[in-house]
Amino acid sequence: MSTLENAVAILRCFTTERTELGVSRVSQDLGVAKSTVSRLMKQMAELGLLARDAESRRYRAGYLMFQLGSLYQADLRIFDLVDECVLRLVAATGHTGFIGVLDKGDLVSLRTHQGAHPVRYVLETGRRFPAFAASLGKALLARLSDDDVRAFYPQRLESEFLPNPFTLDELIAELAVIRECGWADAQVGSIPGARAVGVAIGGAGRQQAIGFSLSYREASVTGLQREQILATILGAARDIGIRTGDPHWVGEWKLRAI
Amino acid sequence: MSTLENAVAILRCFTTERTELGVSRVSQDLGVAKSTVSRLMKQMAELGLLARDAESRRYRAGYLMFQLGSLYQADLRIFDLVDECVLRLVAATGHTGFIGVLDKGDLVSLRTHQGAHPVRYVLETGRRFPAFAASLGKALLARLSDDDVRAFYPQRLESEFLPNPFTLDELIAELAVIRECGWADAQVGSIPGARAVGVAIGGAGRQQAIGFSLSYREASVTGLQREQILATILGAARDIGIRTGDPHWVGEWKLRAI
DNA sequence: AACTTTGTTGCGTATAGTGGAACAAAATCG
DNA sequence: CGATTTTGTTCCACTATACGCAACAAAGTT
Repeated sequence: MSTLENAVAILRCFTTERTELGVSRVSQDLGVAKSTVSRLMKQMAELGLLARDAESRRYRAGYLMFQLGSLYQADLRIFDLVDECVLRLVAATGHTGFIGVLDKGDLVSLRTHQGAHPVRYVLETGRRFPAFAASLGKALLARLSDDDVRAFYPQRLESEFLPNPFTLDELIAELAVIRECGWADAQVGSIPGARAVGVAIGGAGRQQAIGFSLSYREASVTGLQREQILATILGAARDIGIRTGDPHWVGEWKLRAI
Repeated sequence: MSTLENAVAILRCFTTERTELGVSRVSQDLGVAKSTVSRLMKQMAELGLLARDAESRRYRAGYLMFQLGSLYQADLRIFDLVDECVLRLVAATGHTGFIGVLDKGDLVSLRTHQGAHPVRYVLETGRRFPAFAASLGKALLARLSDDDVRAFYPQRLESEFLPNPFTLDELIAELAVIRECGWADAQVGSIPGARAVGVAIGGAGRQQAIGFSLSYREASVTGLQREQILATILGAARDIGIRTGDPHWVGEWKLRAI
C-alpha cells in the first residue's frame, strides 16, 4: 500500500466523535505495523496535517486540515448556500437534513443537521454508502448520463441500507423520472416508516453537484405536510440553482404527485 | 522528497484565489518532474483529496478536504465561537478581523473577515509568517513558556513584515507584559499607521490556542474608540475563554493603557 | 515491583516513487 | 487547415523510501 493511501486512511480514522487518536489504536484499526503508523503520523504532524498533544502523545487534526476545508468551500461556493438553506429548513420543519456529494457510485455525507423530532437518523460525516440507496444519492445520480451510472454498478443492486434489492434497469428508469421532476425520494436506510426527499444542485460550469435531503417519519407527517416539505425543498433548491446558474433549475420542471 | 511531502506541497499550491490547477503548472511551481505530479495528482483524486474536471483536465479540491476541515472544527470547538465572535466584531466596528494559530514559531492565518473600511489589509488564508511580527502572533506566543519561545528564534528578530528589527530578549520582555494584560498590539505588516490588537484563547485541557485580532488605521480612530475596541475584544475573548474553560481568562487580568 | 499498554528506533528487504525521454492529445497560431 | 507550442500520460531503469519484524524504551496499571 502506498504512503499516501496510508496517510489518507489515517485521516479517515478520525471522526467528529473520535477526535483524538494514538498510534496503537490507529495501527490496529488499519492493520498496519505500529512502526509504520508511528513514523507516518509523526511526519504528518510535521507537515501540519496532524497536531500532537505533548502530554497524551496522541494526535488531533492539524491546522492544515482547516485550510484545506476552506479551500473546498472557496471552490464550491454552492456549499455555503446549501448549508445555510438546509439549516433554515431544519429549523422550520424540525426534520433532519443531510448534505452530500457523489464519489463515483458512492454517496459521501458532508454534513448533517439534526432536527428537533425525537426520532433521529444519525449519519456521521464522512460515512459513505451506495448512492442508489438514498434519495439525495439518486438525485445526484440523475444528473449523470445513464452510461456513467451503469459503469458504477452491477445489474443487481443490493445494500444493507436497502429493504429490498432492485435492478440497475429499474434504477435507470427511476432516474429518468427524477430528471423530469427534479427530486427523488427513498426510504431512509432500512428504517421502516422513515422516508426522505432529496434534490441535487450544480453550478454554472462543469462544477461538481451537491445534494441535500430532508428525512421525516411517515407516520408523523400528513399528506399535506409532505407536500409542503417537498414544495419548500424544491423552492429552496431552485433559489440556489438560479443563483449559481445551474441549468437544471433555471428552466421549468414538471410536477409529480407524492 | 517523500510522497507525502509532495502531496502536501501540491495541496498548498491551491489557494482561495487559484482554485483550479493543472499538472504542468503545479510541476513548475514545485520544481518536480511532470510525470511525478501527474501520477500523484491522479492518485490524490482517486483518494478524494482532489477532484478532476473532465473537460479542462484540471484539478480542484476534493470532498475529502471538506471532511478534514469539519474534523478540525469538531476538535477545536473554540473555532466556531471565535469565528462567530470576530464576525460580530467586524460588523460592529468595520475593522478587519484575523483568526490564526501557531505552528512552531510561525503564525498561520486561518481566516480573515474583511471590514467595511476603504483601506483593507488583505491576508490570504494559509499565509504564514513569523509570529513575533503580528499582534495575535505575540498573544499566542505569550501562552508558551519563555524557553519554548527561545527555541523558535535566533537572537535577532527580523522580518519583511517588521518595520525595525528587535531582539529576542525584548520579545520575551514584551510577552511577560502580554501575559499580564491579556492582549498584544503591533503594527500591521509594515504599513505605516496601521495597527492591530490581538488576543489568544485556549481551551480546558492542553488544547491548542487560537488567536484573533482586529486591525485599524491609527489615523481614523480616536483614542476613545481605540479603548472601546480593546474593551470589546477583551470582553469577547473573556466570554469565549470562560465558556471553553480557558484558565487564562477565568481569573482577573490587569488593565494596561493603550 | 511485576505487568500491561503504548510509542520509538534499527535493520534488511522489497516495493513504490522518482526523473528523463518518448509519446499522445489539445490548444494556439500563423 | 497544417504547423507549432503547450499540456498530460506512459514506459523504463535506478534509487530511495517506506515497509514489517523485533528489540527496546517509557508510561500507565494492578
